[in-house]
Amino acid sequence: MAKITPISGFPEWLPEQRIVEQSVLDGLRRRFELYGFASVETRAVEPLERLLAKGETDQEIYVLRRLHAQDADGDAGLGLHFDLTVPLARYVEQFRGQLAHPFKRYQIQKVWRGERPQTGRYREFYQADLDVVDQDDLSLHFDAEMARLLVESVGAMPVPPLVLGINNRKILQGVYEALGIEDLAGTLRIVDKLDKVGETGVRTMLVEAGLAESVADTCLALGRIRSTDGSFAGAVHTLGLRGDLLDRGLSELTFVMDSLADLPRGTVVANLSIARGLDYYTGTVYEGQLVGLEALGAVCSGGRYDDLVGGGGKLKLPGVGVSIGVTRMLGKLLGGGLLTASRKVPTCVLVTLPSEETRGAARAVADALRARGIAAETFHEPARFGKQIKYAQRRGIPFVWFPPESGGGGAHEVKDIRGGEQIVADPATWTPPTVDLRPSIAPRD
RNA sequence: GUGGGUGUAGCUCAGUUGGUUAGAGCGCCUGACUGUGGCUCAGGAGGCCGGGGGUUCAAGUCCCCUCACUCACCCCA
Repeated sequence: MAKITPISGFPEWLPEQRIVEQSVLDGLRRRFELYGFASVETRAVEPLERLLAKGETDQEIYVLRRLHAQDADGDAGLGLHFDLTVPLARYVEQFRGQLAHPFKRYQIQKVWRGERPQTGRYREFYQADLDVVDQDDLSLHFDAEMARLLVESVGAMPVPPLVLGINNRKILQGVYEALGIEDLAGTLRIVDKLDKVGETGVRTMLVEAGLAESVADTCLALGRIRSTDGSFAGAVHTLGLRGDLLDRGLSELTFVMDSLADLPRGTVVANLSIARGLDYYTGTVYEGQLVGLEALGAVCSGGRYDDLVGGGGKLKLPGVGVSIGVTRMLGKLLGGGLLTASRKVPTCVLVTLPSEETRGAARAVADALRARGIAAETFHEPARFGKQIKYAQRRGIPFVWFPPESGGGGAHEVKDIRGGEQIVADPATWTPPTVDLRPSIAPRD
């Protein structure tokens, strides 16, 4: 075997880090289900042609190949999915007759992208997706509910506060059309870089792309607009532009912002600079960042797509969805040791093994605890208590249980090894404090 | 794919103008300590110095190539 090295972009965590990740994934799952979303898992692969159909993703797709494949031409052409939206589109079409609409599903799975990794960007990572798909028309209420769920879900995670920016593609397209811009996608792409290259940079790029300076300035003025309520609409009107598409976009975004007015002020902001690169979005778009971790980029995003599913035919299956970049959010915090679990194992109680003769009694204690949902393990060999306590201490196990002296009729005792307090206890009734039942997650220090 | 940086123990790093058998701290394992851990002390395991080639009496050290990791661009969670 060659020397073992990590593979860039394929993160692996230690048990205590995995505990954090798992608790976050569990938390998301719980919250999604509280809102009535059903779970779906799709296969890891999709036909290449389907993966290539939307967006300009090309070399970022990992292709599946058999080691001894003889006929390169005749193979199925499968690739690993790079997001969960494309698989969803396929899934909804495939099982259309068996799904009840509007179809609300969540999906927490790994996805793969073949691009060069760097901080916050991985080649294998978790996405937690939330989508609603309906037939013919999809209520705008869902656009607001998505944002609400995003804010609540991320808010419940052990990460810095989320600021969710919301925009509407129709506003951008409406303005661009009114300005006579022809290359909508190209312009969106440039404007999307506002955060990165700044206003002067974007202005230069727009002019280089063939826009008149006054037009570029208007695009910038539009991108500068943001508000924590519905007042953005007035600001757009001062640009002096009109159009059906623009009006529809403004009323949609106004509706969404009004629906979210009860959320803490500042968590949701209408931000007209948000464009989103993916070209299948047709209305609301979302993009969330963590306060203090803006350099990571978007940690959650999404939007409405009216034509992604069922494209081409008469069937219309509009959807709106968001995706939470779990690995991106956690990666920095876990890697930097900023987020840790209170212990490295699930065990709450270590039952000591004083001698070989007491093994049965020790196991009975552990069984009694497990029967009541308390994670317990017995030490594997008779050893002096110092060694057994050390075993627990190394792993962060909070309690050590001492069965009665072998042969004697003594009492059971349990010790909290953090404080050293030791009390007489009954295996059938003793219960740890709720906080100690499972590992807890906390920012360090 | 394009450009920069870095490669020595599990981790963080020393290692002189090239010069014997490559070190430290932390971590890990064992013992002192056969019914009570954290402290202390003693000991142990763990390295083809990323890989290959070259210069030299002599390379961890200098040169070339390569690979990996990493940062930025592109793109995105």
